[in-house]
Amino acid sequence: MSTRRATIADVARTAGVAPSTASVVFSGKTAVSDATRQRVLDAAAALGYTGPDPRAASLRRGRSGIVGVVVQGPLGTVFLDPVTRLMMDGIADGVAGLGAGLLLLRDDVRDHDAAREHALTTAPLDAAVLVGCNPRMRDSLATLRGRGIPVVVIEGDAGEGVPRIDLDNREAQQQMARHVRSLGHHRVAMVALPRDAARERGWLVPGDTITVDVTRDRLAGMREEFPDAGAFAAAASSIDEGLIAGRVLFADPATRPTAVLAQSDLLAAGVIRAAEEAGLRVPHDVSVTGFDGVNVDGLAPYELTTMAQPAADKGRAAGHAVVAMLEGRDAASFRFTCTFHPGNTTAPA
Amino acid sequence: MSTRRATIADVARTAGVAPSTASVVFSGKTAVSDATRQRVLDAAAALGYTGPDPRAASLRRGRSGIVGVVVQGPLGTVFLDPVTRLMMDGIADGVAGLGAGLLLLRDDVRDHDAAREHALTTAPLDAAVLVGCNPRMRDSLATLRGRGIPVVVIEGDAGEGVPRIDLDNREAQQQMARHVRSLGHHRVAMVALPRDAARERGWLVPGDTITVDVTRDRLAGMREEFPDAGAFAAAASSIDEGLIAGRVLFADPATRPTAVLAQSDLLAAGVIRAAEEAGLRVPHDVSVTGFDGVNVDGLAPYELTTMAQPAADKGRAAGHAVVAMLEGRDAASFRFTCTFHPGNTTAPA
DNA sequence: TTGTAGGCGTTATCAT
DNA sequence: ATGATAACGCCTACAA
Repeated sequence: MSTRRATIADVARTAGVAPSTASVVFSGKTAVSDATRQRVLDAAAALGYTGPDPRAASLRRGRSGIVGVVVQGPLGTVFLDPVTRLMMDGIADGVAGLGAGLLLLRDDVRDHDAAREHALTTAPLDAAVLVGCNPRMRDSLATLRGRGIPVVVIEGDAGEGVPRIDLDNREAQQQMARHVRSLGHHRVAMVALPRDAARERGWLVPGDTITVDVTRDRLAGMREEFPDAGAFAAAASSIDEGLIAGRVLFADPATRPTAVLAQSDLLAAGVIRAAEEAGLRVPHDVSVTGFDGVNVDGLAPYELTTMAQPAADKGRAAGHAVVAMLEGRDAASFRFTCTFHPGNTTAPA
Repeated sequence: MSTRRATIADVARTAGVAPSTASVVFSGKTAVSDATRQRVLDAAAALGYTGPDPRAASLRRGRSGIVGVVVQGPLGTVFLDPVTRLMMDGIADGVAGLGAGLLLLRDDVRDHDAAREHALTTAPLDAAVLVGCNPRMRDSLATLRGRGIPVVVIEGDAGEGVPRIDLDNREAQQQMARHVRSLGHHRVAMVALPRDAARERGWLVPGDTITVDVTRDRLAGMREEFPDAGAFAAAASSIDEGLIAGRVLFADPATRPTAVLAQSDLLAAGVIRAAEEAGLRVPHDVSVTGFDGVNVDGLAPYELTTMAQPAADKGRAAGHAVVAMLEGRDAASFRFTCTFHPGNTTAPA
């Protein structure tokens, strides 16, 4: 059809006003007489002009209205985790005031050079949130900061000058461990989140380096109360992984733990299934605790004894931090606290 | 610190070359002598220039490198659905060739005017994918098309001229119904996906208008074989909802169905739990079928008899369609086919 | 291989 | 309340 979309200049011309006036009609930055406004609007309608081109506006304003969310791994698996989902919602909420959209960026090992670098260096971001920062994320962080883009990190080691949103993982897990100990348990084991990017399943041994902060901190919290407890790392946070780990823990009736502390609710749900499978009743024969406080779909009638974390609030805080930085204020780091949620999955030893 | 970020002009100046030369060094569109390139790169490093400003480049090129994905409802609940997650992965894959990022846009009932319109009219999109188009989505579609942005719709009524990616929902569900009938079942019931945006739980009665295409089509497919079977609509696609629906179906031992056709695997998983709860064994006492062919976390040792849909492929196809449109070719609509996956949840009546 | 010039579509500033 | 003007930062013919 038409060879070219109408521009605001075209609209202004047919309306018989100056481009700047037409611009103001759309942006609302200055008062315009009703008559003029109407003429501009009519002209726009006639030409099929639907509003300023965001690209041009963005160049001129120096803002794109886009906040990047950098996650690791395929988008599909990212959203497997209920905590991440909640955080995303929180972030969306937190930046809502900007009218900004969330651009999903993946920081993946594959296509290390090509696509990743591409999007990260090339996307028109006003700011970015890094989720679950691990060593690999450091590169992304560097790239972003190099571009002068304000960054907020959620649960990760960010380095100097980067606002971070944190959780009292260690203290919370310790609190849970204390609860379990107060019930009289001594033979306890932990089912841990992945230890590093390789995500290998298996027992954690003392010398291991654990590069995932969350895993390390929750483990440390548990060890505060049970220094000698074994910990089995899962390959992911899922019910199926919890089931696999649980089978390992319950394999030998002679040495099986009387309480299992899982580092996530999903893992805990899997451990419960493993217990059922092994003919153990929860919490009668074995106590199981979770972490996160999310609703595990399909777990009813169990209600997990867990440490509830304010996942959405974390996201929201990150969003607010982003807004603050964009407005020139400086954003403080913030540390959230988990709360103990008693359920029906723990009982005296 | 510095009052202003360096531009390519600054780099060119300190390197002692013309801006266009410096530009070429970064874009690689033309050959440049190694000496010149090095000087430019050095100058860039010295000035802390990390590459062209995407906003300016995007204006000049007429492309932003951003593909919008429009979903309905809070991100967190959207991604609760494994099919959606897989589709997202597929879309990401499909547009990978563009080096584009995915911008999440929500088409929500809340903030109908303010934020939504805002993002949809304001975001610098090259193209968009509408996921799960229902009546409300029509507005978004209109907005986007008004802006001249190429749009692809996945499983939804798009209107003329919009490429759509579809699934043989009706035929597939009919195939499953036939399987169930061939096993000798006569008393069957369906657990359906939500019927409309209101997502009210309850029995579907003949006069009902079902605005969700997927729900309607799968229901129709089942009715082809079992014209009189009852159908109970869930409020969402989740295990918990399936459990609730299953409890209703199994409430009265006298009238309980011997086979339940669920419109999603998650619902089917819930129905299985309900059956267990009611003391019924699957598939001995009651057969249960799913739809989607996703891995339901925590369902082991059951393996659902289900219709597997190529969810990631759908997303990929949408991505390819977007790429095609962006390259000026026109994108054809495509209809995917489900395949029957036998599991261990169905047996003779 | 390198440089020159013009414009992509807006909007901020300043003057009227 | 409206208009003229000048960037915003880059890219691409085209000329040299």
